[in-house]
Amino acid sequence: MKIDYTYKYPRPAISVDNVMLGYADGALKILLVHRTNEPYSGKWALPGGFLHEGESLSECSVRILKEKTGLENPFMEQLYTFGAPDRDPREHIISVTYFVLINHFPVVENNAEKVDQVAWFPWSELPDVAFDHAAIIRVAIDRIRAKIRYSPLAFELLPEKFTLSQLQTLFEVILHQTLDRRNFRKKLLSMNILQELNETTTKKVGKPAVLYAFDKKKYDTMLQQQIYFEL
Amino acid sequence: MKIDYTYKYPRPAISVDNVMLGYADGALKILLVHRTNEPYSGKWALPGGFLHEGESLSECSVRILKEKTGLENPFMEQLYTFGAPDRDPREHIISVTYFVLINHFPVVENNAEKVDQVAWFPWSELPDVAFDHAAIIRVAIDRIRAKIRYSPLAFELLPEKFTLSQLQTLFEVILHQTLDRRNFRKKLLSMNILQELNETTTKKVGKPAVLYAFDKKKYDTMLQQQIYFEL
DNA sequence: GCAAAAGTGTTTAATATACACCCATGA
DNA sequence: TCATGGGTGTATATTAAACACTTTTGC
Repeated sequence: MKIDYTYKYPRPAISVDNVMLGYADGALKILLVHRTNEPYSGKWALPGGFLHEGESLSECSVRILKEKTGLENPFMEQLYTFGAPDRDPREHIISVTYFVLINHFPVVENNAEKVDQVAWFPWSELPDVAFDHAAIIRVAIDRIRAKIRYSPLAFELLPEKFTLSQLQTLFEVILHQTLDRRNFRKKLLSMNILQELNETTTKKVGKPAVLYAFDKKKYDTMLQQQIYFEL
Repeated sequence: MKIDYTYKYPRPAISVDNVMLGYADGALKILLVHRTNEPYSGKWALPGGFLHEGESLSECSVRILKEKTGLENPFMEQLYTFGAPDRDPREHIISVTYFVLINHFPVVENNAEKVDQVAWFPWSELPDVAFDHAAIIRVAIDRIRAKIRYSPLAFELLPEKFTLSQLQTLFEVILHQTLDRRNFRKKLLSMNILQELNETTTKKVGKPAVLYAFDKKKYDTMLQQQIYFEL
C-alpha cells in the first residue's frame, strides 16, 4: 500500500549508482545495465536505484550490488555525489555514487524475470551511456588511477592467488605505462605484504609461476608503523 | 506562497554543510555557527542549509559560504556525503559536505539581523558539536592531512604573499611533525612553483624574511610535464 | 651588543633506475 | 629442441636526511 508524502518544499530524489570495476582478459571492465524504461530506454547505464526509506547510502549501494550480481562483500567506497539539477530529464535527482572493485566475475546471466540485462564492457570500448554516467565513470577511473599507487587496491581486482606477472600487468593496464619486471618484483617483495604460496600456476606454455596472496595482517602492521604502500 | 509537494515515496531532505578551514595564530581553525533552533539548540554546528529548488550542490555550498562570511572565491571541493537515517533526530537528512579553505579571515561580526553567531575554533579546542558534525570534521582533517602532501593546498590557507618560514610552520601544524628548515627550503624552491618577490617582511624582531607568492602558471606547467607536487 | 628569526652547503644514506641472461615447462 | 613466459643481480644516478654556523634587523 502506498501512501503519499507531502512536504512544504520540493525535494530532489536520491539515487545511488555503483561504478563496478572488474579486471579480466587484460582489461579493466565496467558493469552496465541495459535500460528498458524511459528515459534513455535502450541505452546502457550504471547499476543504480533510489534510496529506500530508512536505508543508509552504503546499504543502498550494497543492495544494488547484490541485486545485480549476487555479490556480498567486495571492496566499496563512496566516490562522489552528483547533483546538477538537469542531470536527469525527469526531475532533480541527486546521485550518490560508489566505487566497487570486483575480483571475480559473477555469472551474469539474464537470470529470468524482471532483471535488466547486464554486461561487462572494457573501459576503452564503452557504449554511449545514459544521463551523466560517462562523467561518473571518468571520476571513477581517475580515482583508481590515483589510488592504486598508494593504496592496495590492486589486490581487490585479482583473485586471491595471483602471480607477480599478473599483478604487474594489472598495474600496467591501469597506469597505462610499462614497468620493469625486476624492479617491480623487488619493490613489491620488499614491502613484505605478500605471502608466497607453495603453489605454482600450471600453464600450457612457459615456466610455471609462483602464486602469492595479499597478506592483510602484514599490511596492517605496516600501516601502524606509519609505512605506506607506494608503487 | 508555499505549495505542497507530494510524492509516492518518502524522500529524505538534502542539506549541504561546509567545513571551512582557516589558518591563523599558528593554528588551523574551523568556522562554526551557534544554533538557536532545535534540535541541538545552543550547540555549535557546521554552517549549512537545505538545498534550494533548481540549485546544484556546489551552488548551494557557495551560497552558504557567502551568507556566513561574505566570501566568494575560496578553494572548495566536495568532501563526502553522509546519509545515515538517524543522523538527524527530525528525519532522514542527507548531508553533502564541502571542504573550504580560506586564506584570510573575514570580519565575522554578528552582522545584525537574523544571522547566527559564528566563530572560529582551533581544531584542537572544538566545542561539542551538533549532529554527526564531529565525524564530518574528522573526515575533513584527514583529507587535508593527506592532500597537503601531494597537492598545493597549503597556498590556499596563506595570504598571497608569505615567507618560507610561514609555509613551513603551516605544514608542521597540519602534519604534526617538525621539518628541517634547510631541506624544506631546498625542496620547495627546487619545485620552481614559487615566485620570489622583491619584498621582505618588517618584523619587530629578527632578520626580515623574503616574501614569496605561489605561481600557478609554473605549477600548471609542472603538471603538464607529469611532475607532481610532493612534500 | 644581544636577542631573535632568516638564510645557507655538504656529507652520507637510501631509494630508484637501467639493463640482459638463464630457467623450467609443454608441445 | 624450441617457443614461451618466469625468475634473478649489479652498477649508477637520484633523492632524502642529517646536521651548525653566519647574517640581518630592532631594541
